[in-house]
Amino acid sequence: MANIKEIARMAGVSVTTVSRVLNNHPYVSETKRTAVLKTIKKLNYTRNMNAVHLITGRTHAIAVIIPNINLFYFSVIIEGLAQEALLAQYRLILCQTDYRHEEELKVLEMLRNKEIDGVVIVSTRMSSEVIDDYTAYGPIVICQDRGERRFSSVYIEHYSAFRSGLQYLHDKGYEQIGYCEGRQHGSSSSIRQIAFSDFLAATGQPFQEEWMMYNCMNEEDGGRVLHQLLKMKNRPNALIITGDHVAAGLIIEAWKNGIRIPEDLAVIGFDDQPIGRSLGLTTIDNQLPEMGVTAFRIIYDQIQNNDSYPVHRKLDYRIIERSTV
Amino acid sequence: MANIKEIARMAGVSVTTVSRVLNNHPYVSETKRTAVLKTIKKLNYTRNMNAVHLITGRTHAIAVIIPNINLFYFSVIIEGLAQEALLAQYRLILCQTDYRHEEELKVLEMLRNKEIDGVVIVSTRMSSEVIDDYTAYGPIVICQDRGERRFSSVYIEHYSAFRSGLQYLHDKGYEQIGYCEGRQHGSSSSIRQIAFSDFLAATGQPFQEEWMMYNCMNEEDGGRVLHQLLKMKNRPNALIITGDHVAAGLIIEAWKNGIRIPEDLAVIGFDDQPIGRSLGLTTIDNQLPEMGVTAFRIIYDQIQNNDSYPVHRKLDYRIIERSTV
DNA sequence: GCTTGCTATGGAATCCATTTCATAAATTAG
DNA sequence: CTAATTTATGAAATGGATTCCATAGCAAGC
Repeated sequence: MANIKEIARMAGVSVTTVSRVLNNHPYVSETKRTAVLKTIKKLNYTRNMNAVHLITGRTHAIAVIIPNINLFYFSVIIEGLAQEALLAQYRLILCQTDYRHEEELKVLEMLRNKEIDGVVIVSTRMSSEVIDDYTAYGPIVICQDRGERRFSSVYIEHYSAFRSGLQYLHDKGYEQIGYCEGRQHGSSSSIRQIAFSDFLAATGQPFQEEWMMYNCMNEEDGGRVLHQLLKMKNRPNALIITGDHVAAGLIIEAWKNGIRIPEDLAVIGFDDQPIGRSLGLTTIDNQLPEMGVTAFRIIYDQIQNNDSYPVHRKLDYRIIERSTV
Repeated sequence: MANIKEIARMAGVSVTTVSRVLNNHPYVSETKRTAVLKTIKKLNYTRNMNAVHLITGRTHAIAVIIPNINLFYFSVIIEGLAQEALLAQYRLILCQTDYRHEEELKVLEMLRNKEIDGVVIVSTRMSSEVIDDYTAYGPIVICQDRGERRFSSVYIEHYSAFRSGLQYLHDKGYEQIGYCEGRQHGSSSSIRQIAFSDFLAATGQPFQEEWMMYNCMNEEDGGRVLHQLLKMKNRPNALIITGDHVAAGLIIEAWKNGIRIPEDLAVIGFDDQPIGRSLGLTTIDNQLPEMGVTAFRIIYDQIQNNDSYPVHRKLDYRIIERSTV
C-alpha cells in the first residue's frame, strides 16, 4: 500500500533520502535515518521489487532449463545450483520444459524481456545457433560440451569418461561388452556412441547391434534389459550403463534370476547414485553437484562484471571401484 | 532498447494503440495493427516485463519452499507443480531452504514485495502463526495437514495412511512390528508416532524402543537398520518404513545377509518409488505428483479470482500389494 | 430525427523506486 | 584564510508499460 513517497512525506524528508536509507547509503544523518526507519516500521512498508527491477534493469533471478526434475541426474545438478543461488541471494526459476522447443524458447525470451538476469541450460535440443541469438541479452551457460561458442559451458568429457569405463572393463578382462544407453538422441549419447565404436575398433571387435540397448531411463528399463540378455544366444559378459538407477534395476533383476554379478555379468554404471552405493555398484562419478555449482558461479560472475566473454569449464570424472566388475 | 513510445512514434500511432496491439485488444483497426506489428518486428522490440509487473501488480510467478529437491518425495511434488505451472504459463521459483527459518521468511517476504503472486510450502518448520501473517499479501498453500487455518492446504492423512499400513501387516499375521521413521522432527513424523502408539495400544502390544529406528533418510540408512536388526536378540518380524528408498537399501542388505523377505522380515514402504517397483516392494502410494498439481491449481484459482478463502484438499492413499509382505 | 451502442483512437495519469544533478553546509588541506 | 573535499539533502528525470477517461465517427433502433 504505502510507497516511498508516503514514507518521505510522513518522515518529513525527500524520497531520495528514503531511498538512501533503504539502500544503506552513507550520506544520511542519523536523525533522518531513524525518522525514516520509524516511519517504515509504522506503515509496515516494503519496497515494491518490481519497481526496483524496472529501474535497475536487474531482477536477481536466473532461469534453468531442464527436461524434468524428477531424474537423479538433473535433480542433483539443480540441488547444487539452488544452493549457490541461495547463497548469492539469487532467485532460481525452474523451467521444466521436457525438451519442448517452444517452451525452451520462451525461457530465452524471458532473458530478452529482462525478467531474468541469466540462463542455465542443463539439457536442451536447441541448436547452438538459436542460443547464440540470445547471448546479446545476458549470460547463458550450458551444461553440455558444444565446443567453442558465444556462450559459456560446464561439461564432462563424455567421450573420455566413457572410453575409460570401457577401458576399465577391458583391463579387467572383459571382452564382450554391451551398452545400455539413456535418451537415444541426447547430445551426450552420440558422443558416447562414437566412443563405443572407437573402442571396438581399437580392440578389434565387431559392433554387435544386439548388444546395444536403447532408451534405458529407469529401474524398470534395467530389469527389461536383463530379460533381453537372458534371451540372447550370445551374451555379453559385461555391460556399461549410463545411469546407476538403470544399472540398479538390472542388478536386482539379475539376482532374482540367478545371474551372478560380476561372475556372469560385470556392470559399470554412471553418476554414483545412492542406490548404487547400496548395491556395491562400480560406477563413474561425474561430479554432478559440482556441475550446478559451477554453472551458477559462471553466470553470477558474468552478471556481476557485465562480462559476456564465454568461459568453458571441464569437470573431472573418476571411477569408483566397488564390486560389480 | 526500444520501448513502446518509440514504437508508437515510428508507427504513427499512440502508445495506447501499441499497448492494445500487444495485448490483443479488439478495438484496433487492421491498418494500424499491421503498422504496429511491422514496427515491432523492425525494431526487434519486446516488452520489458518488469514494467508490466509494476503496473499490473502481478508477476505470473509463484515460489515453492522446499528443504531439498534431491529427495524423491520432494522432487515428485515439484515435478507436478512445474508441469502445471508450465501449462498455466506461470514461473516457478524454486526456494531450496533446507528448513532455515530466515530463508523461508525471505520467500514470504517476496510475496509482500510483490515479486511473486503466491507461495506453495511443501515442507517447513515455520509456525502457522508466522505464515498467517502473510496471507494478507497473497495466496499461500501448504502441503501439510495443519487443521483449519487462514491459508489453504493439500494433504495426505498421514495418521490413517500409517494406521492402515500397520493394519495391513497385522491382518497378514505380523505381530512384531518395527518402525523406521524419516526426519525425526518432521510434522508428519509426530502424527505417525501417535498412529503407531495408538495401534500398539489397540492391539495390546507394548512399545519397544529398540524397534524404533530414527532418521532414516536414504538407502544407506536402510542398510544400517538391517545391521541393527541383526544384532537384536528379539527381532521384529515386520517393518514399516516411511520412504521406499530406505526400504530398498534395507532389502538389498537383507539379501546380502541371507534374510528372506517376507519370510524372515516383512517390509512395507511409502511413496511408490521406482526402485521399489523393481524390488517388488509392497508400499503405500501417497499420490505425490497429484499433490504438486493440486497445490498449483489451488494457488492459481485464488490468484485468478482474487479470492483468499482457504481451501483444504485431502488426497487419497492406497496400498500397493507386491511381494515383501 | 434523436437516442443508444459499438468501434477506434489518443492524452494523461499511474505503478514505485533509483539516480543524476544541483546546491549548500561543514570539514579538511595547504 | 582561502581552496578543495566531504557530507547531507532534495528536485526532477528515468525506467516502460497499462488503463482510465474523453472524444468522435458510424450504424442501428424506434
